[in-house]
Amino acid sequence: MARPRKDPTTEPSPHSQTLDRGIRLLVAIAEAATPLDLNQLSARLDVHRSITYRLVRTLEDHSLVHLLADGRYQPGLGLAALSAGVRRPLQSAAMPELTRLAAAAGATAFLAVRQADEVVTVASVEPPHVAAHVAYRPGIRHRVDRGAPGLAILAGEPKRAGERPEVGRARRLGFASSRGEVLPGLSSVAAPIVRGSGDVAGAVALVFLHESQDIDAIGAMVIQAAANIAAAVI
Amino acid sequence: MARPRKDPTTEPSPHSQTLDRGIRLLVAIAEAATPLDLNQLSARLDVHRSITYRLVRTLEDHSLVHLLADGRYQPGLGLAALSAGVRRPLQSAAMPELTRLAAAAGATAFLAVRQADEVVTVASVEPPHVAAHVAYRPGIRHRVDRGAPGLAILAGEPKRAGERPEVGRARRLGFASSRGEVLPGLSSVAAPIVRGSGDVAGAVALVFLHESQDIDAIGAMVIQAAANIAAAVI
DNA sequence: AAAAACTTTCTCGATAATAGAGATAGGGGC
DNA sequence: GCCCCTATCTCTATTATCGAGAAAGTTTTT
Repeated sequence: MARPRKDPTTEPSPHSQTLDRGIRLLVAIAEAATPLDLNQLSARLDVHRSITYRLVRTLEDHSLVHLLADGRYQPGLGLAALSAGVRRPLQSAAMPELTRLAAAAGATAFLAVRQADEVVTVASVEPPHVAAHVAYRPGIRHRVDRGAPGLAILAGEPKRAGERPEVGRARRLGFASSRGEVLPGLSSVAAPIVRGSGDVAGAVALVFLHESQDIDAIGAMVIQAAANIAAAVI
Repeated sequence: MARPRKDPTTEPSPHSQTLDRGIRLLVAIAEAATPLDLNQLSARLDVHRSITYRLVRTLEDHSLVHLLADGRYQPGLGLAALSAGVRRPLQSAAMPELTRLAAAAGATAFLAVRQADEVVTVASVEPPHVAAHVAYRPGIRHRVDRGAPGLAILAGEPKRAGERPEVGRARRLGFASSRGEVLPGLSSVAAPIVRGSGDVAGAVALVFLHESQDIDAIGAMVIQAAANIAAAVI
């Protein structure tokens, strides 16, 4: 084979083309609203059918994708094992509280953690018995200084220069709120999860449509949930 | 429509070496009890450090793994997004019930589904405030004719010749139980989740140490949880 | 303080793995 | 029957990958 081409314009990070394509294939299957067949997957990756075929078979060998009888592919059960290791103590502590919070508020509750300058949603629970609720799925990420969860996390940390005034306000109130900063039409309320050691493990939040919400009452609920989670984290 | 695969038993599946190694690397990082460094990962995969390096950097580009400051790798937050798509309706319906069941029984509750001739655990909830509980993590898989969850799933399906007598018993009682069939020293009790259409979506189960359990009472709890989940699944 | 031992990251030639086109086989619709 | 669609397989040229090793930097030992 050839030696890797040296191109200063491309990214400096060592890059495995085959693995990269395989991951993009896996992501495409995992995020698709409906199962996709080989042609659709090839088109999305912009690679030849033969390549897609070989890659998808390899994913299948590891149970990461599952082949339906009609030839379409859907996420496989092996994925459940992979994600079990992510932030396990925090997630275990949070899931019961998220469930309770979603039921009490009648809105989608989620757990977000910081990663560098971004905030990533790692778990969400949708409310039971509510006709229309907001689907807010894990994996959504946005800048830490946008949206209620990010503001809550910043508010849980020591004060620093240049922070938005909303952070100071969140620090006083104990919770942060935002309207349409991440997704248009959606509001959220969040409180930081602060460990005994003082560092911020993440934030618990609620999302709902703008109208008709008593922000203060919801804020109190979110603060309580965050306190319960913090107490349960080992 | 499609040409059938040659022979499901023999496994001449088209294989991408690079993707296979990358997946094994990801699994190794995800399943490790503690973060591993490059040398440890290379040893586990039995490949050269340079290869491991290139692969792990590619995984990192996709946020599937995260590089700690000390040079060790842990599961990345991107994994949360991947697994969100797995059996979402069922998982959403099951999580609140699993939480309730684990708390009520004081034991680890989990959700298992069938995949071909195997049963795979896709979600688990550990009981709160219990000193010693069984950690039963998603991803565990075993043959469908072994262990309570598998027996429960078989019992939810139409009777067939050659099935173990335990299946018929489970069908009469409404729940299955087993002792040490999957993991030595552990017992489990499970009930099938049967949809309105009659097909079996999976099984809900409890695991605990052998001693001192009122199987019938626990069976009733598991049956109730399974019914609630079935009612909540869309 | 110097040296040894250990990292992570990068370079580069040989080669085996992949890329990609095309062939083959099977199913469904007409 | 026929046509068109599909997944699966075969094959060769190409090239991305392999893997040894070196460079540069850190920590530990002496």
